[in-house]
Amino acid sequence: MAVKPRRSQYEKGISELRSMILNGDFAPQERLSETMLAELLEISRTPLRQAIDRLLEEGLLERRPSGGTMVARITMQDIVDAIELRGVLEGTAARFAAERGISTAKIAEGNEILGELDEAVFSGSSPDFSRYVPLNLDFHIFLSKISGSSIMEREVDRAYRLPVASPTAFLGGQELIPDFQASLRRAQRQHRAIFDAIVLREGTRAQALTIEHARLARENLEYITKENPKLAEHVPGLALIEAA
Amino acid sequence: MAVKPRRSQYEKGISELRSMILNGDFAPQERLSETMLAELLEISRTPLRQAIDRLLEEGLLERRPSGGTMVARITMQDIVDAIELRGVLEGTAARFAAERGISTAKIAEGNEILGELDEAVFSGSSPDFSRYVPLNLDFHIFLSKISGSSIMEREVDRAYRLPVASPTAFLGGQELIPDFQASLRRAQRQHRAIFDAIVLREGTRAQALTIEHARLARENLEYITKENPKLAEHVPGLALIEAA
DNA sequence: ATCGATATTTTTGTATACAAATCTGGAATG
DNA sequence: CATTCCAGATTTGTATACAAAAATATCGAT
Repeated sequence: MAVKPRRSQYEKGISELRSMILNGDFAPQERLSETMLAELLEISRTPLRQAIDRLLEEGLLERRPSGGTMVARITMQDIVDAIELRGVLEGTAARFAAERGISTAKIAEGNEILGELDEAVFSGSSPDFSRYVPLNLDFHIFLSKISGSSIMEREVDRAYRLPVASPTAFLGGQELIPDFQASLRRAQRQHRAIFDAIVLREGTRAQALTIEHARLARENLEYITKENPKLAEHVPGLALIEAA
Repeated sequence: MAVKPRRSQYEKGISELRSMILNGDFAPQERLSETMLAELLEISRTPLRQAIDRLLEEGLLERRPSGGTMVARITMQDIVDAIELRGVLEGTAARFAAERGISTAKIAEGNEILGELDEAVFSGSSPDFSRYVPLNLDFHIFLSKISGSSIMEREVDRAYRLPVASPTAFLGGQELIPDFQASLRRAQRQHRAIFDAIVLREGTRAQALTIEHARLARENLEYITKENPKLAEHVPGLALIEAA
């Protein structure tokens, strides 16, 4: 914590404020004054305000009707919608990739990632989480990159930053692992099916599979809330949803 | 222009800078220094920087590799993609509305808008553009509102701000009118079909129709570039696309 | 003349001061 | 007792000053 920060005050503001919000450090309707936050984060108001603007964009903060900001009220429905939106955007990227076709080099690159994912998931007696998580993210980013559209690439990236919508949102704490092993195997089979559809230029199938793939996250969300609520604390941001 | 501005310097910065960019006031690779822009817009650097951040988000500005910003390089493909993205997002909103169902009050509201649109398009010997344009926007905003998802509402709204992706992008100058009369009639029939599908809870149909509806904008884009390039100056932002 | 190193200028990032807007508490009034 | 209005205190929006970083120009050596 006391490490000399190389990064800018603005970046520091974003990441620290974001994690404080996700951590539940602020009361639900609490008005967050700039002076208070600036003092708390030990930065001046100028970069702090930039950070606030950014987190407003991400949907983690909300403007209060009276002026000022507060932590956004996020409902369970919002999270479900954000996951679906992520799926729709990734699905569109996959469809674009299929319709427009991808180079043999990209096909090789995809197979490379999928091969490593196979090893992480299927080679041992149980999946190797520490290998899986970054590779999974690689695959998802790869999907947006092969869409051939810089617009889609940007928007998919944006969707990942919506609360609890990132592909890795439910893969955080080691404590989640045992419950999600089966889910991981299904996910990897879906990865292969998606890529297969893209290579075969089957756009609609690629899109549908990708949307369905995102719904695994929704299943995980429902499992946590209904079967094992105490896991919620290991999913950043899940703690601050409002009671429906 | 010399009207006493009630709005904030920040908003002034955004709208003036945006229109200057769309107007082509800056050379393609030109480095835009903050001091220069601040002087030009007669605001201080603080709100100017906010405006720059915002336009970076919108994709109208780009960070230069060496630091500083410049007008974004937008290709024809980017515009096509932005239109398609807008369609996908609106389509998802329409699907949500259909799947989740809408209230009878909302059905009445939708029929109200559609009725007025009918009058604007079909009642006279030729469509009444000045009535059509705001009503058309009303209908599109209405679509995102009945999705029942605040996330979708926000993201659709965002997509409208992408360069040349707004539903009114090609309805600007009166000069465009004669060429687009037929297109307007098709558009209005599509509006009815979309709403019909939503009321009947036919999600997939509503989505497909809405995506197809957005492609009218793409047809208009192609018509302008291929058949009548001098109309391009009446579509804000179209002038700054790069030669492919 | 070309290259490289250094000095100078510009530009951006951050802090802070100030003004305008907004909120809060309480006194005066119905 | 509730309500309105005002003074004081926050709070936000904007300008500006300053420092760090980057870009550009200058100059000397080869």
